[in-house]
Amino acid sequence: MLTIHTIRENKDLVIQRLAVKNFDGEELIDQILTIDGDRRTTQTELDNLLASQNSIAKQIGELFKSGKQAEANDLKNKSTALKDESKVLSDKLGDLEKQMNELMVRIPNLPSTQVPAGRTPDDNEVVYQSVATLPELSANALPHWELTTKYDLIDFELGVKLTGAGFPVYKGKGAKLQRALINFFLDKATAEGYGEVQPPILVNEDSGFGTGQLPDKEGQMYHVGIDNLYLIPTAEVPVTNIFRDVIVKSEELPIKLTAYTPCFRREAGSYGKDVRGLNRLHQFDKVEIVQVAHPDHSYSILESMRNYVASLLHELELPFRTLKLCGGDMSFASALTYDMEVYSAAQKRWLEVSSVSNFESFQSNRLKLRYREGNNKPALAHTLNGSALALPRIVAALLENNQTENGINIPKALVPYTGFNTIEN
RNA sequence: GGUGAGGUGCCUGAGAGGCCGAAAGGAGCAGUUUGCUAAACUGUCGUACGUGGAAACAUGUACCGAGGGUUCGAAUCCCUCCCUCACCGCCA
Repeated sequence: MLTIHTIRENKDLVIQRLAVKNFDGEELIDQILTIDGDRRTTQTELDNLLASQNSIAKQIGELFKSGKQAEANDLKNKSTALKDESKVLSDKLGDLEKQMNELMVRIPNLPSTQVPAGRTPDDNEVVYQSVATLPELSANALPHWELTTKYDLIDFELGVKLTGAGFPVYKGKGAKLQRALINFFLDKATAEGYGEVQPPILVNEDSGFGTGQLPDKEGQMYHVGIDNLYLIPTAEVPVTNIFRDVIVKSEELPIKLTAYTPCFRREAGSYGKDVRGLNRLHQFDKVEIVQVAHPDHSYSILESMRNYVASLLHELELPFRTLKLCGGDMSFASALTYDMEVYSAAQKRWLEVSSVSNFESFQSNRLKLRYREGNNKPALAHTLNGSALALPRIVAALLENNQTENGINIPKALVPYTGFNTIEN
């Protein structure tokens, strides 16, 4: 969330930036500022009351010591009266803080000045495309959900039996391909300087709040009620929460971490051809990269992360494009997002495989993730993350784009990891 | 799951109703000095919010796991919850 300082000191700018996300913040921000003013005067009053109570309590102590019981008792009564008064004020202050917080969390992050205006995915700006002409397959080319059956790579039906739709069972070379991709992505990330971590895939409520899944989006996560834990929708949650309530030294920045985890998404309400095969799953594998950065460097780091993800797609020889998301298509928390989409030649459509974002201090403010420069006061760090990469749609594109009459070819870069260079019957 | 112990600042660790935002030591930072793979000394050394200030800073309040309570006054007493550790049980 935004800080109250940002809102208080740059009200007009905030409203104007929010408009790029098609968010009309004027009324909300006025409400917040009104409550904030009220909150501050209430705190001043309360602090003064408490200060006099403190000083009375101190006097009483001294009076007792010197045996002046009567005077002490007078002061006691006075203090009791003040206590009632301050109780009222502190309840009021608590209410105001709560109200303010409830409004604050409804304000999205401000989009960076680079963000193009727009409402729908059609307004996203294509900033890069790896091939001039899109690959065309022969007329009898198959979509991946048929290829996985033909070559016995994935059993969707079996997954339904074991768990339900959206929980595929990978088999044989299909399973091996998963493992190969995970290792490939992790090796590449570590070579790029990301420290590998293997976090828990269940998290507590505090972590859900830290990265913003809670309180609003709990319907999108699987919840283990008996222990009140959530299955992670992305490694971003546990990895970013490593830094919750942490003050790092500025010389430790940037901090770069990578993690492979399974991810779990309920995707409530999704249906139709978009969810066919591997296009959308309830459980899938992903390697995530996360950086904690100094505010001065977060945008150059975003570019480097974007380039890094692009390099993976080049190595996998997949046609892809990079989009700079328009205001209307960006997530609530992001200040600037690049989406990477691979072209799925059999489906003849672009599939999102990565989303790389700079959250600036929006997440840090929730997390209380700060850095300290020398002996200065702590300041909010910037956080960034990106998929590098999510497996299912990569697999879909690999299978579809590389199909031949004799089988499916594995890109050279992956062969050391798979141990085979074609998938055939 | 059972039993016991315990949660204090960056760390170790004292404090057991007022003199405690909190001893002492360590780490860190700044400086002085001796000098050479370091030592000694001095100072500094939590966070948040508020008020004043352009700022440096000053000042008020809150925070000793969390939330309640008792009291004029709570790190300290009481209640609830959470967590950690140890041992036993179970177990990949």
